Amino acid sequence: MAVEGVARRVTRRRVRTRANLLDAAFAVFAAKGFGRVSIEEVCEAAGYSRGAFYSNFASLDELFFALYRQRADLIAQQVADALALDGPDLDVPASVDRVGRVLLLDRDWLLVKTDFLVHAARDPGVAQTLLEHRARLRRAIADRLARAQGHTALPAVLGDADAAAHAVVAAYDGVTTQLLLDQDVERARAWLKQLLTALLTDGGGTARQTPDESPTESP
Amino acid sequence: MAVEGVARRVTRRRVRTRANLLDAAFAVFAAKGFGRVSIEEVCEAAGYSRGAFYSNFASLDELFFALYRQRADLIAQQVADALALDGPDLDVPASVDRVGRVLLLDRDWLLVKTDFLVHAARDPGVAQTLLEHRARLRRAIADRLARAQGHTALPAVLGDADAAAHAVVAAYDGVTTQLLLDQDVERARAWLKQLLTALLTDGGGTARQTPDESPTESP
DNA sequence: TGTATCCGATACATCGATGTATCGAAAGAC
DNA sequence: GTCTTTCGATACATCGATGTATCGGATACA
Repeated sequence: MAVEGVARRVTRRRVRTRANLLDAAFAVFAAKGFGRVSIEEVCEAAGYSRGAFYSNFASLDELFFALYRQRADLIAQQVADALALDGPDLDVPASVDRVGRVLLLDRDWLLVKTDFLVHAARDPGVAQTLLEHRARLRRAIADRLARAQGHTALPAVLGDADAAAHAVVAAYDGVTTQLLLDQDVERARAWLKQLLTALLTDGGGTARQTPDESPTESP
Repeated sequence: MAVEGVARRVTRRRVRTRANLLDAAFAVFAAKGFGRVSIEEVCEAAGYSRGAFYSNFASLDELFFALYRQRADLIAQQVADALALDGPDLDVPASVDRVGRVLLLDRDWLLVKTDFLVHAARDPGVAQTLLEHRARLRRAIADRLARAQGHTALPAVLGDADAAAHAVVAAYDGVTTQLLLDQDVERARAWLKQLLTALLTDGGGTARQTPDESPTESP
């Protein structure tokens, strides 16, 4: 068992093993869903035996949690980077494009993330962690919006920058749901873009074109 | 095993048993999540033995699918009713209120629905079914919006009524995600209302007030 | 009410997953 | 290089879940 609170000299081998297990777990979770994965399967995918697993984690849940933190932090960083890219005055379409590219990059991540949501929805402690993550993301967005408040003409339809950030996240979540089902990343990006510009620009252009309607099923 | 394609005289007892199993399954799935539920648990909750289960379903998956159809149809009907309520000219705030009350009524349903989403995301066949359900819902909304197109001043920021319906569903999904985490139904309804009016009215009122920000955690 | 049919409880066989204890081998400290 | 510590493979014991086969009682129908 992975003993907590004991001073252990963390060897390189250990770090590597842990990382390998996490990577393998990501692939396996994405493919089959958390609920249908056994410890054994993760180990096999990583090329280890269960001994290695129990030496690094106490349970599948613990591994899942660690995996989520790792990847979520990564994404959060990428989003922050994408937002930091343009200058003090916000270029909405450009920012939306960049962020959209980061957030809707990898279907596997969306799958795992949704699994984790389902998990968190039934465990207040886990939910708390996820809520904090989301709050950080929202804050980054809100700050960005607020920073541009004076320069570029913006919201108005919603309340303040905070409310706008909420709306942005909601739009993202909504588009994610659809993407999980129809597998059409390009269309999802287009939708997200349209939604966000609709929300963030004050009735700007009128007849924006609609993304293709036909359900381009699972490539 | 539940034999397919064989003529069976469907007795009343059978119908009752099946219904009881479905109801119990709903409760158990909501409480623990599909991935963590065994056939035995469902039977126990329903007050039957596994014999009854296998006489009615071939697997947990099959039961889950049946359960989803049952409930989703129910909700879809309620939404249709809610939309049909006002006259030919659409009263956006009122409709939004009514629909919001139907859609964000029951946290348990949201939990099960999300479980099902996760399930569908990995099975093209199931995904198809879910996509059709969603398409029906969207069509009902789009029709409603189109029907009011002439009377009331409406969209413009998005494309046509179809695009608007897409946006409405996305908003719903987004709000659902947040609600799954913070458990605050009232706030979710307020958010949904704000998002929908922002999307459906053309820059109508400016300073709409923001729903309270403090995370009123799990009541 | 009699009887053929259906339903669901019980018992059983099996399988896969879990967690632990043990031990040889690899890695780090010196 | 040796020596100590840590890591991870293996073997084992156990448990819970699954699916099937069988049987007695309930139900429908005459």
